[in-house]
Amino acid sequence: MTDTDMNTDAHNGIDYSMLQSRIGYMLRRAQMAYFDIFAEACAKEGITPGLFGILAIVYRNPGLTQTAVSSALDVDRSAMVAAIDKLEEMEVMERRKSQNDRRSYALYLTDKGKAFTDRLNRTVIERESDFEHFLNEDDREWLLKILDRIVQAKKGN
Amino acid sequence: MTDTDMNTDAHNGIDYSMLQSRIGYMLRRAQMAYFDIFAEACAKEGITPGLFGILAIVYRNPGLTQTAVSSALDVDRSAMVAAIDKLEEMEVMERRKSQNDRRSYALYLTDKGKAFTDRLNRTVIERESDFEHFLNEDDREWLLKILDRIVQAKKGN
DNA sequence: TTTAAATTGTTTATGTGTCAAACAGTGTGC
DNA sequence: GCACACTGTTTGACACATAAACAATTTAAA
Repeated sequence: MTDTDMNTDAHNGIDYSMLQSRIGYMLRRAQMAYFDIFAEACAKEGITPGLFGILAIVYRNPGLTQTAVSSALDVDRSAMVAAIDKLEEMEVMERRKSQNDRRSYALYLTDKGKAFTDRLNRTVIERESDFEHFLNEDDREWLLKILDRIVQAKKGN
Repeated sequence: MTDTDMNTDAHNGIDYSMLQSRIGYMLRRAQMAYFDIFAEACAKEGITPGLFGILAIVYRNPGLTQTAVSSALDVDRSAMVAAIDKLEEMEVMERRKSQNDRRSYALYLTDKGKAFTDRLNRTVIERESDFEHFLNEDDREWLLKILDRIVQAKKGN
């Protein structure tokens, strides 16, 4: 990189230096980029990224309550209601009355839901993989580890 | 990491394996974590992350039009109107009539705005730095490079 | 030169998502 | 038994992204 184009975007000649060195900002931009292809893969299966998260958690952890899932995904539990309504409407998830606690529901995937989530997961992995030609396996693993460290660091304030 | 807690969050015992291996998802979570401290640093100076972005671009690229800034930050140009109204109200930025094109404005920081952005930038850097004790300088540089690669990769679809 | 098309800043409407508060029903602990 | 906490749920407020439309202005085509 030469002296003249340092800190300057090649395409539009704009100096991003004050933002490009902020991890917070670069995470946002990278997330926006990934979100597009993630959302596109989900849309292909008739679903949204938010619903994918719920399916992915319940797939691996059947029987969780709505609040437990909302907590796992770090979203408000009031947002679960409409989301799970929709998933039930699609007949991929079902609310079963909890045995020990009559306030809550236990969430399970239907057989259709398991197959659906499997296919969805493969689609997402495949679509991400197509996009990730600029990352080798080591890069990818390292990035995931660093990102996890960031997420964990936040929990302890 | 033992076999029993692999793919399982230590705190709540939930299996995140389907999400934890998705870069798109991890970027989202990491971005949420960073956004909190970024927004907090901005709030301390009476501003929002979005406005910080505009200040950072105009600081380094005085004279840009509103559309050019919106394009640089990848937001809709209609969102610029209220944002720059507020920055003018704070007397940190000003719209000057463009010489060659009477449709557009050229954006400049006031002296107050330059000092403000300097202080704001220091606050953000300092606050991020406090949070980044789990990253060494090599990690940080590497992460920024990877994130930039992701952002650039998206441009070429 | 005249005319059609594109661009600028702006407003408006619409959807979407987040957030806080409240509620009835139910569980827990003193 | 009683106060308190938790569940799913609804509601309203607020921000934010998206799209469409508009007048003024510039650019390109004929």
